[in-house]
Amino acid sequence: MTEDELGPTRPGRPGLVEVAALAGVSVKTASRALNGEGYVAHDTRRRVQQAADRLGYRLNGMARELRRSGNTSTLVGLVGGDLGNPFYSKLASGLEREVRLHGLQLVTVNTDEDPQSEERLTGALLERRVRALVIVSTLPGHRHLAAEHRHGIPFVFVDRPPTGLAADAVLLDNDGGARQAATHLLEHGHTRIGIVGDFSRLRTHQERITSFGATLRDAGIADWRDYLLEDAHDVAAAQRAVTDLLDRDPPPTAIFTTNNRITTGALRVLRGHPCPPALIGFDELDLGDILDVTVIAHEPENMGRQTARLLLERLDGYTGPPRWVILPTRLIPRGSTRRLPARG
Amino acid sequence: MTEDELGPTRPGRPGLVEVAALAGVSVKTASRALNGEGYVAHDTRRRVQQAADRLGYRLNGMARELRRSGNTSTLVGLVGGDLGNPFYSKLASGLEREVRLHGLQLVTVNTDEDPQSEERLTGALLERRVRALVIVSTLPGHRHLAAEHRHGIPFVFVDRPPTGLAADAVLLDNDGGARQAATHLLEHGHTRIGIVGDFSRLRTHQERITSFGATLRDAGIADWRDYLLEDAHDVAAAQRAVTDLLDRDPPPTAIFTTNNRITTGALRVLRGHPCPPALIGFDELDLGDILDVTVIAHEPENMGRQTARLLLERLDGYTGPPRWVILPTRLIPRGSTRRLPARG
DNA sequence: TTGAAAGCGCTAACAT
DNA sequence: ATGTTAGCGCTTTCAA
Repeated sequence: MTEDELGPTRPGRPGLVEVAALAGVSVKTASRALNGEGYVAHDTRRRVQQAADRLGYRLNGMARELRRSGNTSTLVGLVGGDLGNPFYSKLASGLEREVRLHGLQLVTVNTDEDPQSEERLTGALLERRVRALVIVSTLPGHRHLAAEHRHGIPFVFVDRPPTGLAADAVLLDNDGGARQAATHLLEHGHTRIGIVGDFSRLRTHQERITSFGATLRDAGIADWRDYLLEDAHDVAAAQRAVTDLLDRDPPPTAIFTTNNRITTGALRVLRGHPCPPALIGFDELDLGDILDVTVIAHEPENMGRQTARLLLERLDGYTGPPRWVILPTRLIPRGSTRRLPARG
Repeated sequence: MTEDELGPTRPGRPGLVEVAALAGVSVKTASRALNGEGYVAHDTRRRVQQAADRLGYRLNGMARELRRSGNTSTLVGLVGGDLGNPFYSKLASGLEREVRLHGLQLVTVNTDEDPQSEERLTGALLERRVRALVIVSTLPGHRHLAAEHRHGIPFVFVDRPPTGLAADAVLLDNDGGARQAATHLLEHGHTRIGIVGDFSRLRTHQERITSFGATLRDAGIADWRDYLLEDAHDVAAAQRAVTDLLDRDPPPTAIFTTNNRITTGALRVLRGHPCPPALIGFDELDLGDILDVTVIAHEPENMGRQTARLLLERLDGYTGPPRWVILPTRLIPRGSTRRLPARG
């Protein structure tokens, strides 16, 4: 009675059938017309286009891809810890730009550094048939991804290397960076150096701490672990850790923080301190130059670009052995390490 | 000859047919077993699971959703200007968390504030049948989305309101914030105040500048536009604009910057200046407290959460009129405005 | 230049 | 407890 004119017999959105019906052509012709495939009469094309506009037709990408390849989408997945952290957001930004220029879209999911979330979310992306997967992993091992990897889905691990899986990776020279930091402090005469690290299970932080400590040890500081505090994952925990260090007797004359969040926490504590220790942090800060804090810098956006490169080459058919790209770090000396090691 | 045992007649990834064949059951039984639907014999379930594991089977989410709803995915799209900007990444972070808790995934795309990109990317997400779309729009009008909107896809506009489309929005009290900023500077005795704004076509910035200017005008400063510079979209442009202002004779005694990026640029210029003007910026900065800069603050993560709320309620069936949530801003007075208006 | 039929991988509906 | 059939919306044959 009511659905005469446009007569969408089915509910929901109009599909190619409805468009074709309204235009008075076959489904395939409608498809051809809208996709600009050759051999459609001018007039037909116009009628189909009108029908589509009138109905508010929008192609269903899922159906198209299901039919076309049966198996892959134009999505690239990024599984990371916390998009709110500048490190991740810049990484994501660099990656997104590159893949976008190749017609792919980035789907970003947060794990909050929770291993279980990582497994679940990775699975969800795989089910969605992402073309490739980029992972900043918080899991200790990656054998569970072996089957997918064999099926040809490119994986690129960022910041933390894969374990038990021969996949590509983009990493930082944590060893070099930590040594630069330690050397810098030693050169300034520091010998009691506090170290505040993130989750001890994260290999990245293990490396930074190990290399930093090794450098101190080589310089004759055998008991460097006395001033080591780990598992300071958020700013508040970092503030507590730094406060703890400063309350000791004697307090450290310098502090090394292993990532941007911890450095932030340290800055908050040091800000009100009468005679603050020297400070050097891993990761550049947003306004590091103005804050005048010495850092071990690197370029997260570039990590994103490198990641995209590895990934796109795999999608282009490269089937060689896994490649690990190790990006350099750079010491930027600033005011926070110009303070001398005044006796506590 | 060769493909005997597992016998995947078709190439590519194994599907339910292959799993079912290997387990010696029907496709539907395999489906039931893997999905944990009732009424599958223990033994059958086990055999199916083994077959799936052996084959490296992974459900095809596109096919599932195509069949299940025919029309919607579990994706929520976010179209924004620049994920690398802390404002966007925090917004995205807040939004992502909320939708994730409701079983949805966020797809983020960057427009680089380019209107054409916005249209193209919005279309791509719509084709992918996102359940809802969040847009920080750089377009002047939104009528082109009317059809989709009528088809029931929830749209939430963030930071910049929709034009020509009756959709939900989460906005900031730009008027209030700008007036707070102006009043604060006036109270400190400033009368020559520089203003540096983003793209003049962005309504958000128009509002901030208009309200700021109106407040100055009401205080008797008729020629406030003399110190107005717009279209400083990136940090470099902001630095140039601020430098320009400071080179004038007489220079302004205070500067108002309309977003975080511009404030950053201003800080870089002011840092080396012998007698810097007072500074107040819209948007909180990452380490604003330590940088000691007065800001008009708000909470991007909260904007993300509010956005999620509107969106989820729509998905839950709410069909009332559009709702605009206007979030308050807060003046945080800090050192950068304690400087008095010394005569230039 | 156009159309009919088959099928991508899965699940809903209805048997058995 | 398990199997059969049909069909989601599109595109790929193949035919007219």
